[in-house]
Amino acid sequence: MKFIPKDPIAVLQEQGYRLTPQRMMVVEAVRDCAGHATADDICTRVKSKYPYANISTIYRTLELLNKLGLVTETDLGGGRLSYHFADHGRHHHLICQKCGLTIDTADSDLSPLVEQLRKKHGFRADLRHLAIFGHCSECAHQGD
Amino acid sequence: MKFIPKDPIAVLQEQGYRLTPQRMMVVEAVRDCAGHATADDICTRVKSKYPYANISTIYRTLELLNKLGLVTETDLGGGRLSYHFADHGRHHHLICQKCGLTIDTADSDLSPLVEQLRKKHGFRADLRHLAIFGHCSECAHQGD
DNA sequence: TTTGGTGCAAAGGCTTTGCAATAGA
DNA sequence: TCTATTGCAAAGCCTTTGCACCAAA
Repeated sequence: MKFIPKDPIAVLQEQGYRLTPQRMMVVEAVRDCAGHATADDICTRVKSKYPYANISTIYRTLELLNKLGLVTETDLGGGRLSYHFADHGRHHHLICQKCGLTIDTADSDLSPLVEQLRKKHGFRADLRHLAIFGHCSECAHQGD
Repeated sequence: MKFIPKDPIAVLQEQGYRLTPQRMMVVEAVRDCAGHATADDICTRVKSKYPYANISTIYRTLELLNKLGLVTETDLGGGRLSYHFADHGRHHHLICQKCGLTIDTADSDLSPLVEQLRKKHGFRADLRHLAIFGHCSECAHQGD
């Protein structure tokens, strides 16, 4: 299934939200951080262009983008949230606990599991953004 | 495979840690909170017996029990950690987001997934204690 | 007696909120 | 103009840390 990415700027406008420079810079920053970025990562990036940018505006914008389905908010653990564009379709993350590498894995990798849980327990798993911790092949070979 | 639970009290003593009333109360509280409990849940429970109990002692004790492998620390998201006894062997939790029901599922349910991730990405998933959110069969049938 | 443990208070890291000033539409 | 949005500062949560006092062994 092909996923047609929506243009965040257009969506904001359509929905009657104001197009402020801050919002556009946040959108751009999320786009530039190809993988996952924390609010702080994004703030740093925005600040490099506009030093007055404020972390609370970043949070408010990310919350809005998330609400509009333009950005995905993921809890990668460690007490911090991480954000990325919702234009890749559904996928999950393998996170290396040693080097921090994040690998995206297709939703389909998990469907057998979802199916199994449904059959066995009648449980409808909602795996919209799952983070799986472990070690990447690099780090796994280096021992601990 | 049968898992023989270790007695936390005995382990503490063997390893040369002091057996304080606080530690014993934390062990008991974790045991009483059959499922997952946050540090605060445990603190509340301990305080009902010993009002001077302090949250930092709870954290320090949980950290110790975790280090000794007696308790499992899980990041269930939402910026808080949750703890439970490590005496059930490896298993995972299916958590109903509607009614809160927690279903334990065997480790073996996940091994195909682990195998798949290793083959495809060379990633060694560490699923010591995974929490999967969704809806139980009851709630799934009641619509949203 | 001798450390390891505890309670308290304060700090830290991330996120949210209140509010007056600002700037899109 | 009018009100959504911003920046700032402060507060909120959860967790960790420093330190003097206390108590288990």
